[in-house]
Amino acid sequence: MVKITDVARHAGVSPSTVSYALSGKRPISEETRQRIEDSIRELGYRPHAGARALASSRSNVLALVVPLRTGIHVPVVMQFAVSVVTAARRHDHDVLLLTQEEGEDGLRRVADTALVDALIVMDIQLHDRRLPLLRALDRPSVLIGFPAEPAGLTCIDLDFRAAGELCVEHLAGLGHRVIGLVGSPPEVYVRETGFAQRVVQGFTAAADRNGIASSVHPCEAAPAAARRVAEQLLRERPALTGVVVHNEPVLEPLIDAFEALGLRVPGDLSVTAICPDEVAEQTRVPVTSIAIPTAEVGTGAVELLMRKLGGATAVPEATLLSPRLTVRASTMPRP
Amino acid sequence: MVKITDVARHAGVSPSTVSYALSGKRPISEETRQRIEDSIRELGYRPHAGARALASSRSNVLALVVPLRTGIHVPVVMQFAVSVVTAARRHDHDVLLLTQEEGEDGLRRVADTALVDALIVMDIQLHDRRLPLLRALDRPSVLIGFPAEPAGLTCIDLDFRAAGELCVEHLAGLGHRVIGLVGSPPEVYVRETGFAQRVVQGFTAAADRNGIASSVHPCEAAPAAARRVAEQLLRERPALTGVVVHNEPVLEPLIDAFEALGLRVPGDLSVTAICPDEVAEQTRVPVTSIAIPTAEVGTGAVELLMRKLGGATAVPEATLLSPRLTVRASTMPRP
DNA sequence: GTGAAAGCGCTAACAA
DNA sequence: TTGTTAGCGCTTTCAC
Repeated sequence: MVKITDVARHAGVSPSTVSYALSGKRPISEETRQRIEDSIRELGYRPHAGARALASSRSNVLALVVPLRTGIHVPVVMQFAVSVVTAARRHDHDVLLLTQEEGEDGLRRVADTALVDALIVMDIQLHDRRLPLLRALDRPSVLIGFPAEPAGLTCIDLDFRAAGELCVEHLAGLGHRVIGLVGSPPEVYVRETGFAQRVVQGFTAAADRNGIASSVHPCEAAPAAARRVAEQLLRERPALTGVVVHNEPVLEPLIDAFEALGLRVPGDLSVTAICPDEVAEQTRVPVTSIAIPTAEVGTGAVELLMRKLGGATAVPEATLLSPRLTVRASTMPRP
Repeated sequence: MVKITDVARHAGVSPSTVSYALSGKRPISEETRQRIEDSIRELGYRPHAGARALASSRSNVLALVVPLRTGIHVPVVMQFAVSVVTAARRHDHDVLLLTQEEGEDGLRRVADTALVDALIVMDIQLHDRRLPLLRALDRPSVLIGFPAEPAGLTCIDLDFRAAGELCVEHLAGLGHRVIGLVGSPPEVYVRETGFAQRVVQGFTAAADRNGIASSVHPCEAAPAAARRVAEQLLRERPALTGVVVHNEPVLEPLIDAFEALGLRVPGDLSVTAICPDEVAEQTRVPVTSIAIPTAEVGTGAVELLMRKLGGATAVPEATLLSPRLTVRASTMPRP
């Protein structure tokens, strides 16, 4: 194994000079820097990660905790993970993957053993059990999602409340007066997952504000459930002309169900969704939608973490990304 | 920070004794072991990962390279990742997440810096560019998937050839004489991804062996493509009574398309699939299917790696997991 | 069954 | 602008 002393000897400098040339933590003359770079290339030198971590007390590794539970759309989780890894690499960091299953012990373990410098935690519940630990840990963390009480934490997410509002405003602008929200599976609300509730709040508030009749319907992630919800909605609200869907797997089945019940989309019924663009684009009728900006959220989480690791003082506690609605074929003015 | 010398002092032993008590690499009297454990608990000691890695030249971290490309079913990737992490934890290892995008440099980097002890690489193509590197690396690796030339490598995967055969045998046993395979998107074959081709081989071989008329149809992962393929199949093979689907996102749209064309499933047309159980179970008509055993593959990959890290000599080069077909409502004897 | 001590390869004072 | 050197916290010989 080639080590830093080998490079130093080969380049005719001291090990510390090589180290500083690598880290840029002190000025090096152009000439020696060049010689060092040549030696590194020639010898194929790679600094030993463990030795580095030990000497600098920085592992350059971030932990990413991913959720596994039901009612969570897996591709979205994967998109977050990929954007976190990509962003971390731009800052010369790697990403250690932890499953939610490991729980608090896992967080404590990777933090206390100095395996990671910082943590990103996804799928935050309103009263998440891990919050006290994350506050107490000696390593910085960023939460993707918002708990009920975010004080003292750093959180980032799509502004789901604004997303719910924006969907309603869009339908209201088209003249719709009776609308429904088809939401996440019931267990997601029971767990008090923040984002699902916030969509409901925004949806209801905007509907009330606009004098629109509205109702909310949790829905299991199965076609049969979609059909039941569609039937129920039409039974309870015969004058329904607008629907907001916040439940990826059910979007297409729901449209199918409405059409099977004799409603054309968007002729009789306008549909908007909060879902990834790929889902909204690949339905029979492309759906007007608000995407979860996974790339921005993942990248943002890493940037926040880097600022905290850099000793930044003024890192915002809450970062809410504004929703952007993409109009597609599934919405039109009320008939 | 509590270190091993603190524990040693507190327990009245030497640091090496604490180390050996932790690793079990030499016998410790029951009495001192107890005292050491008590001290560890009392002081809240956690060994420093970097120091450990430096002294032992073992980081206890595995790299997992996940694919990002189109035509790959994301939830399956996530299942692999989770099962790898879970299995690794059982062996006291953690998992570093690498994206395919990092390519060969990424593999070299984590290996050469001793960040990881070993690697698991998913989505292996027949002529994968990374193979020479993986053979040359000084760290062991396991491939999930099979290249054209697996000699000198350790590979594990579902036996996709046998899976293709098993689907055909099932249909043949039900009396079907004209069948079609709806396969992965064309780019998957163009890339020469092994598993897709192997399904085709098994499908065709078994059909020929049974004197069954068969044809193969790649299909984009979109409902519109499913409709086109369904129409094409019926046009070319009016006597068609059996279909094998190897393309998760298209399964439900395909059944819809056949029914829209006047064929009842399974009354007029029997359908089998190679896909996750969740996909097969949640279609309108639950589909007879062969699941990709993600948990077994992920766990198996980790076990193989652990054996290699343990210096095992006789690790099999090829591990092919036998397919298991679950009969559901979508297949029945030929009308 | 246990201890002493020499590193593992790197970083970052401190010194020049 | 560069060099010297003392650790970082642990594992593992070697010795008893």
